[in-house]
Amino acid sequence: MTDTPEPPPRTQSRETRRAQLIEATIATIAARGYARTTLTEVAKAAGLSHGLVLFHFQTKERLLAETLAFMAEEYRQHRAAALAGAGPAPAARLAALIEADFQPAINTQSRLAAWCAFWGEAQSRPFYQEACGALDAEYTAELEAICAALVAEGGYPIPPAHAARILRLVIEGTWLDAVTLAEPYPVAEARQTVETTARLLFPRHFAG
Amino acid sequence: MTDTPEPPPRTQSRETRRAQLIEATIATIAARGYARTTLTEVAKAAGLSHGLVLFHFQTKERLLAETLAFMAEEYRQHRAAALAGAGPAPAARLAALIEADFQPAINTQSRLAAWCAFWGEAQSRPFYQEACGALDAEYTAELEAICAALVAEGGYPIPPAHAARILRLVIEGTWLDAVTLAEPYPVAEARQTVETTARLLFPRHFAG
DNA sequence: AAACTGATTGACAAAGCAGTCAATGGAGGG
DNA sequence: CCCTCCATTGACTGCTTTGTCAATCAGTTT
Repeated sequence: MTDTPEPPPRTQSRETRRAQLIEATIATIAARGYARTTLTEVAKAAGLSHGLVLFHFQTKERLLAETLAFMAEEYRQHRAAALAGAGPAPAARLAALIEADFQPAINTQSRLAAWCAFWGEAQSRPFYQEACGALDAEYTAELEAICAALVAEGGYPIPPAHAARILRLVIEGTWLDAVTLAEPYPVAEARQTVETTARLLFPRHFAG
Repeated sequence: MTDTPEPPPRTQSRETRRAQLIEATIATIAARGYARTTLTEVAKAAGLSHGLVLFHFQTKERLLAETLAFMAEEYRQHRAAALAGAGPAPAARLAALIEADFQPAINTQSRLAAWCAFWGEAQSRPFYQEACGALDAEYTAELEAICAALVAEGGYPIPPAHAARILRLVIEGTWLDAVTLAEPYPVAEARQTVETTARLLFPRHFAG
């Protein structure tokens, strides 16, 4: 009884293929960089023809825009799920948000590399703002609200907006480090760095 | 006496032209992004022919590598000058290092955009490490040494390496913000954010 | 002024790219 | 069993890009 897992059907539904091609795009950007990402390379990564990529996405630009929008939405849902299970206490909410940033579903080498590649192209192309400017703003607002609650509870002498920005920059920075550093440090250490930052900002909530 | 400033000579020395072309490359990367930077575009930005770019740099890859190496070395010298005028006290040295990061010679829109573009391509091409991996490591070491001295002086309960990393990430992060944010905040606020971070890390040295 | 050296140009070749399209093939419905 | 629909392919086009090179031009030396 050779129960070879039967190969996937040759033709797939629209949504399945689009998802597959978006994953292939993320992998290609991570492996070759944004500048050398070509339709042929994406198609090869997915084991499909390059004509099919354009059949599903019309232009290369749209493929990249939809890839970015997918990652932004994925990140948003990941955060939302983490917050939903965290209860109302602001300290617990911040801890959940931090933990979410280092879970393997989000914190993959490919995904981090793709994020950094998109950041690198952000200034020169409006499509970064179109795809996830609103979601970035939503994230910042969430974080500021939590920080404002913590500052109010703990009487900390720091503007909540500054605290939120520092946290966000340290989180994003560890992502960038994971991609650019010659000798990157492990995820656990990145997480510790962010937790240390939280402890500095809100010492009475995050005791050592 | 029409003293029109005479136009620059049609032919220039090797070093002058190379410097001019590197500046044009930075401007082009900032304006169009890494992926859409072409030799023709760089040449147009410098008012020269694209053949000349290859005459001076042989290949496009070498042009980009030398541009990155130039920026890394420029940054290193800028830091060194700031430290040289700061005296031996670690708090003064850290303050000088932070101030240096926000001076107009370094903190230009073009240069920040070019840095971010190179970071975005860093993971997929070894030339980022070749061009400035060593200088990045040197910077980290400098910062850690200063943080270690401050921790020793102030008895702060934080690993110096963590403190240095947090500072570096916040600095780099404000650079990234200046490039990627839809509504960027002014340089002065970026600087305040970093100073707030220093105050959190070393409260007895950087009083509010 | 004539010759020389090295910077500069622009025409050119070769390769790779995005995007088009007619032909193919497989799955499901009648 | 045929027909229809739509996913899929691969050949093809036109354009852009990098890199080559012979000719030219501007300073400098003799």
